[in-house]
Amino acid sequence: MTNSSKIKVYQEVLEQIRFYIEKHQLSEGDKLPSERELSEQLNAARSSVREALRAIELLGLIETKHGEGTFLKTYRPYQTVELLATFVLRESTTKNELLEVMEMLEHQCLIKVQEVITDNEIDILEQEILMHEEEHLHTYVFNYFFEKVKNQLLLKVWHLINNFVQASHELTPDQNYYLHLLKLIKDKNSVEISGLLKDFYQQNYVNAR
Amino acid sequence: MTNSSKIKVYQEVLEQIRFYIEKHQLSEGDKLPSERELSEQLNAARSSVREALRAIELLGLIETKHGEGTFLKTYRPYQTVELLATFVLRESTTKNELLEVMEMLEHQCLIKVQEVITDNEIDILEQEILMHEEEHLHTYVFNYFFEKVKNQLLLKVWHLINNFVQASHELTPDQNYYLHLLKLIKDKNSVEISGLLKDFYQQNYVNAR
DNA sequence: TATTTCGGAGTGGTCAGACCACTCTTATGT
DNA sequence: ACATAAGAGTGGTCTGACCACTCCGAAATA
Repeated sequence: MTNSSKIKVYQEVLEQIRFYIEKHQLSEGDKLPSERELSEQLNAARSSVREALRAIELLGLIETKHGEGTFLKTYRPYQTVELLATFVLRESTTKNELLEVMEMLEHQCLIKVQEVITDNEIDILEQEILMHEEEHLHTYVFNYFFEKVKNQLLLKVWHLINNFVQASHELTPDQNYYLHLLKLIKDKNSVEISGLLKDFYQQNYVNAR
Repeated sequence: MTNSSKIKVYQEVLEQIRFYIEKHQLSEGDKLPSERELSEQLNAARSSVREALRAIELLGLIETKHGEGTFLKTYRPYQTVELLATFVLRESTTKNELLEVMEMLEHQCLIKVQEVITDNEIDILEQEILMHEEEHLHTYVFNYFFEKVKNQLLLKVWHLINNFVQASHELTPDQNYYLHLLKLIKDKNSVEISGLLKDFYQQNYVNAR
């Protein structure tokens, strides 16, 4: 009855493409069927297939090569980010939700990373931080941490959220923050790590009402 | 010269739509020009305009009402997250990673929920659990918790992971586990909550190596 | 006069088919 | 053996058609 009950063809196509990828265990660089082939197999007009493909192309999930075909791509959100940034309005609740989840992910990451990271690695990272420009420092440091934790899924979820956060409102990075964090990790001081993180995020939450 | 130098029509349309929104200071709920109108004004085929619109619709930036028009929408990243996640998860899906992230999400959820849930609500939920069949109990209970926390994004992420977990290897539900959990929440005993959760997941992790 | 009904105008949803531009393979000719 | 040209396959774009839905106002009705 309601509008939500009707699924558009291009959405169905999207679903089927996902199915196809799953079924054939495709991964980065693999080729998808041609637009005409998909059109025929899914019993949809080519224009509908294209609507679906263009949509996930914009998301950065596939790559299209004129005269060759459509290929799966490693997810790189950069193209989306700029677009989103223009549209993303200062919705305080959304921002806070993003930050809240982000804080949570990073908190867990820090707790886990302190158990596996070596003093030597911390020293090296410290040097990197001092050399690095402030730009993208947050992404750089936590990317390192998340990789150390060796949970790809966790890393990817964080990447996803982080990109949205960076797009909507830059976290203010500060070398000292990360250096302080490193020291606490070295001391395996979980309690203060939690405190420091909490303080940092407290500054960034948007005060609603 | 390279492939990147060529901008597709639908991308140009996208740019122009952004322009239009900026120029006319549109915000949530405002109406965009019709597809035919855009097509004419931008000198592009309607199908190209549609490719652009479908793409940003998938991103969740606009909403389309059959017979009425296309409207700007408050941006909520959730729909994208779901789609992206399917593609992202394609690569890393070991059970333990899933469970680890799941445990983490639920842990944070429980910590937060104990601060906002009332004794009365706990009692009601307890009744529900006793009546409920064991099937889907896990999903039911935590869905309730996550909604109480009032973070839609968190809920969505958990839903996603949960679906994968349920699909790949059923968590063994046990009424007593949830009743125990409820008691600890009522007592606001964070430490034991963490312990209980940890024990529960410990049983489910697959022993590697 | 007040109310209901109906149909047209505008809009999104979908399709079919055409043609162009590009890439790669292969057959052809030197 | 090599260079070249032709063809097949693919994405990029356009045109035009028809359907389904929403809305609103004019006409028919009470």
